[in-house]
Formats: sequence, structure tokens, C-alpha cells
Amino acid sequence: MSTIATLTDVAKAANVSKMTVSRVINHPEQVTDELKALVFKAMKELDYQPNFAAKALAANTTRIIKLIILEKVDTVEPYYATLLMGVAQALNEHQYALQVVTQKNADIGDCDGYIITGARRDDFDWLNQLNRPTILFGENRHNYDYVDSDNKYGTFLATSAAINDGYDQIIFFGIELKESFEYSRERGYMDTMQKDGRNPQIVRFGNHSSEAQNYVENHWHEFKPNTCFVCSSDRLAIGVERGIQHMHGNIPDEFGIIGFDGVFLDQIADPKLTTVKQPVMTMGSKVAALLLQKINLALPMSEDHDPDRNNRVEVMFSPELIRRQTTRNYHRS
Amino acid sequence: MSTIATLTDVAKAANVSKMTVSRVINHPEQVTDELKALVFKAMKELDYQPNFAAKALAANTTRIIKLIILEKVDTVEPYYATLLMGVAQALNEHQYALQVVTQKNADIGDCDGYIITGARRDDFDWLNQLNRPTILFGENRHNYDYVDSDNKYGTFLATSAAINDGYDQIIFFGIELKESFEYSRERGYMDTMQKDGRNPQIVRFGNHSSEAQNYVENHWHEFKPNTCFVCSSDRLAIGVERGIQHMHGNIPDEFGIIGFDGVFLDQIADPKLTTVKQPVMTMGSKVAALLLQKINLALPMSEDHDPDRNNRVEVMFSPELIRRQTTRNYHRS
DNA sequence: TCTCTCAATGTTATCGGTAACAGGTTTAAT
DNA sequence: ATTAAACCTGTTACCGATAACATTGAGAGA
Repeated sequence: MSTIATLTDVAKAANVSKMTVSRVINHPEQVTDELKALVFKAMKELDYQPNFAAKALAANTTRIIKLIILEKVDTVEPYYATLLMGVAQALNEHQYALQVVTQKNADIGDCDGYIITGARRDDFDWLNQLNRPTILFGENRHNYDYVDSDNKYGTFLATSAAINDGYDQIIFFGIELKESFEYSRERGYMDTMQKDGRNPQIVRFGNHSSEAQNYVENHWHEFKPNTCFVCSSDRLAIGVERGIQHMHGNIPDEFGIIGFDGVFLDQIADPKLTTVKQPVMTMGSKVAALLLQKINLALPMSEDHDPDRNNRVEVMFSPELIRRQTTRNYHRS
Repeated sequence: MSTIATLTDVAKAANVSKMTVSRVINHPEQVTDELKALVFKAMKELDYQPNFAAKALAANTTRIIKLIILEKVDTVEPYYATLLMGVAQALNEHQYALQVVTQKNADIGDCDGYIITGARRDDFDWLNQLNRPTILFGENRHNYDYVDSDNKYGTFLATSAAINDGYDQIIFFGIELKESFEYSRERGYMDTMQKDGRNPQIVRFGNHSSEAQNYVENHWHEFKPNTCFVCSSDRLAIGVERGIQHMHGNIPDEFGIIGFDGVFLDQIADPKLTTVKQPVMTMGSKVAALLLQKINLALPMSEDHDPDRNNRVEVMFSPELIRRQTTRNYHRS
């Protein structure tokens, strides 16, 4: 028999009713230990796996979670691949299916909840119209629940490291985007600089390596040796690295570079980037877990986003400074 | 009413029975045009979307497709992200859900079919035991249906371009892997070289940029100016690029480089790589489409893999040579 | 005119679970 | 001892869609 065992099969084997088996699974406290033992034995023997579709249908849910990626996917960042792995893993564990949506208009069909990544200011009108539990990947000022890495802490780590390593001038290369994550990263840099009595200096670019590279080359005379560039992304950091190499600056002794993200790009760079690494995969799992929790709590369904509630869930993961070859890595003890 | 419309709702609105509506969707030829019109109107008005779970349950299927990634995901290649987008898109269109599995052992629960990527020789024992329609992403010698890019044609393109551009020495940097795709790429190179009466020369490495880079630096004296390196991956190509830059060789006049894959890495390199680009996203959609076709054809389910059948499906996509900054790009007309 | 056939539509049962209710037994309280 | 409350398990109906069967009606042929 290669057919897959159903509840009924298990019930027969254990000589009880379907309902008892169902209860053993969902409300075990309502069943005597005696029967539970029988049922467990039968489940094991038949290698019972609950039927996804039946569960969904009975519960009037879809057991589908949509992951909506709101960024242009032509330059698919490895970042999202990693995130997706994390989400997928957590979802699988709980017998939920994933639907990946890359364009707003492709969002057809129902689902139990949304995970949104790459939401920008203009996207929130659209987001508000979603009528299912939603969690954003990335901090935001719209009172949406979210998971993110602690961006401010990340640039604190980076800036402290630069100070610690003895660089005189520490410049922040930011992303030209009026988004929350960027504000936080800049703040982490600013605060740390000020606390140390230094003069912060911020320059901003589109998130392309070439822009950072051009800037470095065009303003080369402004950068005295013993300068460290703290960047808001590994992309920018790579640009800086190239700019310095092009101008024959020495890395890391004359010039330090610290990136942000720690996904793939940092390893591709040469020399490999010192970077603020986010635990992206873990974060992916966490968003998924949180969303499922929210869904199960919020039953009955169709909870709309309420911009006025004040019990927002904000989960921040601490990033980690990975010291590699673009900083001096002194260890002041 | 924000509730989602069901078959019954549509039936009531159109004043027919559920069954008629179902037939309009699945067997339209059995329904009169008159009723069809009514039903279509009702469906449009109610914005009817078929219930995924109910469909699955009624048809005794899962409507779940598993994408199994058999490679180490610690260095998640952007390649897979792109592929996944393609798969997801095609699946969404046909109301199938995707389950991403990254470790063999995590493959619990039933599904309607498998898409396998990154299968190596040792994986096939495990693959054989899968008892659902399966399609591989990547050519193989085990008689599995597959989709891949035309690897041989890809290196033919690359090698021809190198010849065309007037490079004297043309060396192939391959991946040290006894896998089908690598054989094909090497063959494309060999054949093209021989047809032009040249001496092929192949070196192989693990697929890491550093290995290629070290080799270039350590054997620098062997490479006369006017040499082109045809590589089996963009990763290797990047290593070569660095090696050459490190030895102060001139790109592309003295030394040409051609990569393979065309996903992300080629753009990150500086100068940007001339590469053989695979239409990865399209290929992803195609695998999915093929699998769905196979599933619907193979009903009733549980079709095992039959290693002896001789009607294997092999779909090859033609890659494209993208000329960028690491070749001379002469255009012999 | 009366049947016979076939096409068009409706009715019923089913997929595999779960909530709600019903029935039977034990325990506790008066 | 009697009754109620608590507890455990089984029965029924339902989630939304579909295959299989039942029914209806129109047109063909005798």
C-alpha cells in the first residue's frame, strides 16, 4: 500500500473514531492517556501526515502565506534569496505554503497573511488595503509590525570599530532614501561620533557601487590617509573599495571600509569586506513565525491593519561586526 | 460583504446550480452559451477566485510543488533566487503552491511533484525513491527529464567570440566536477577550438574565485599577452580578472575574460564581465510549466521514475553572449 | 402519437479534516 | 441515595469543489 494514510486509517487502526484522532493532534488534553498511546502508535505505524488541503478547508483558511517583494527584481539581491530560505523553512515546519509575489498586480487569490519586503513610502497606500495579518520585513513609521536588524546598533558597531581602530576621519556613506532603516543607520553613526566628540560627515548616494566609487575618485584630495568609510550597504562599500584601489590608496592601513548587510557581496569583494552582518536567514524564520502566531491569535480572520493600535510588535535582531580585510582590526583590550 | 465568493455564491447569483458553474470552468463545452454568459457575468461581478484547498481536496491532490535545492546554501547564490522567481511565477498562475526545501531530511509531507536543482552524482539514489513526477534543473545522465541552458552552445559562443576578437591563446578555466553540465561546457570549447585548428588547453578548479586568481598569479609567465580566458562560471571569471589586475595585465587588450551564468556576479565585477548569460528566470518558469504538464498528463498520480523509458524530455535554452568590458568586442562582419 | 436517444442541468456523495452537539459514564455534592 | 456537574468519546454536519449518477426536456424516428 503506497497510499497515504488518512485520519480515518489511523482511527481504524487504533480502533477509535476519527474525532478522537483529531483531538489527539489538536487538543490532546481532552483525551485519556490510554487512547492517546493507541493513537500515537497507529500514527507512527502508518506514518500519518495530516492532509494540508483538508486542514485548510475545514478551518476556512488557505494555509498560504504570501511573500511580497516590492523591489525591482532585475537586480535580484542575494539578500532576498537568503531571507526566503528562512521564511520557507519556518513555514514548512508549520505546514504552510509559500507564495512568492514580485509584482503588486500579481497578487491574486486569497491567503492567510502577508510578509512584505522592500516597502517604500509610496507602497503604504497599497499596503493598507490588504485585509489579512501582515508583517513587514524592515522597520517603518507606519505602525506596521516588523522584523529588522537593529540598524542603529549596527552602525554603532561599525563606527565604534572605526574609532577603536584609530582612524582619524570617519565618513558615513549613506543611501539616498527617505526610509526608516536609513535614518536609523545614520543615527547610529551620528550618535557614536558625537559621543566621542567627533564631527560627523554624511554623504548619500543611490545604492550603486559606481556612485560611491565615482565620489571617492572625484573627491580624492579631500580624504587624508587614516580615513575610514562607514557604509550603509555592502554595495556602496564595494564602490568605495574600488575607488580607493583606483586611486592607489592603501587598504586597510591608510583607508578603512566597513560595509553593511553581510550577504554574499562582502565575500565577493577583494579584499573581503569588514561588514555589519545581519542574521538574514534567522530573521526570515522569525518573520514567518511571528506572522503565524499573529494569524492564530487573530482568529477569527480578516483582521485589518489598525493604524491606531499601540501594541505594535517590533523585533530587532542584533547584527554582528565581521572583521575582515578592510579594517585594521586592532583589538584595544 | 468582504467575504470571498464561493462557487455557491456564483451559482446563486447566476441562478444555476453549483455544478453548472464548476462545468463552466472545467468543461465549458458541456454548457450552453446562454448559461455560460450568465455564469461569467456572475463570476466577474463577485470577483470569484476558486478555492485552492477545496480544489486540491476534491481532486485528491495537494497542489503543492516542492523545489528542492540540493546545494549547500551557506553561500546562497543569487542564481537560485532568480530561478525561484521564475518557478514561483509559473506556479502562481496555475494556482499551485511552492514549498522550498533545502535539506533532504526536511522533505516531509506530500506533494504533487518535485523540481530538483543542484543534483550531483551521489544524489540520484535518493532521487530514485521519490514517487512523484520530477523534473531536474540541470542536465544529467540519469534519464531524468530536465531543463537547462545549452551549455555546449554557450561555450561555443564564448570560444567563437574569443577567436573572433583575435586572441591568440584561448584557455578554458573549468570547474573540477564530474558533472554533466561541466562536460558539455568543456566539449563546446574543445570542439570550437579544434574546428579552428587550435590547441585546446583546460585547467580545472573548485568553483571559487580565489583558486582561479591564485592560478593566474602563479602561472603568470605562461600567459603571453593576447590571451583570452574562457571560464565555466562568473565566479572563476572574477578570480581571473583579479589575478590579471594584480599582475598588472591589461584588460581587455592584452587579456580577455569571458564568464558563464550572467546572474549578478557579472555586473558586480569591475570591469564588468563579458559573459554567457542564461535566461534563468525564463528557465524557472519553464521547469514549472513542464512539471505541471507532466502532472496533469500522468494522472492518476504516483508515477515513479522509470529509468528505462526512452521518451525523456530535455529542454535546452540558448544562452546569449553579453559583451561587456572584458573582451575587445571586435565585430568581424 | 409515442417512444427512444442524447444533450443539458441538477442532486448526491465524496475528498480529509474539525467544530458543535449528543450520549454515556464517572465523580462530587447535597 | 439522588442529582448535577464534569469528563470522555462518538455522531453529524460542514468547509468548497468535483465525479458520478439522476432527471428533465427536446428532437428524431417509427
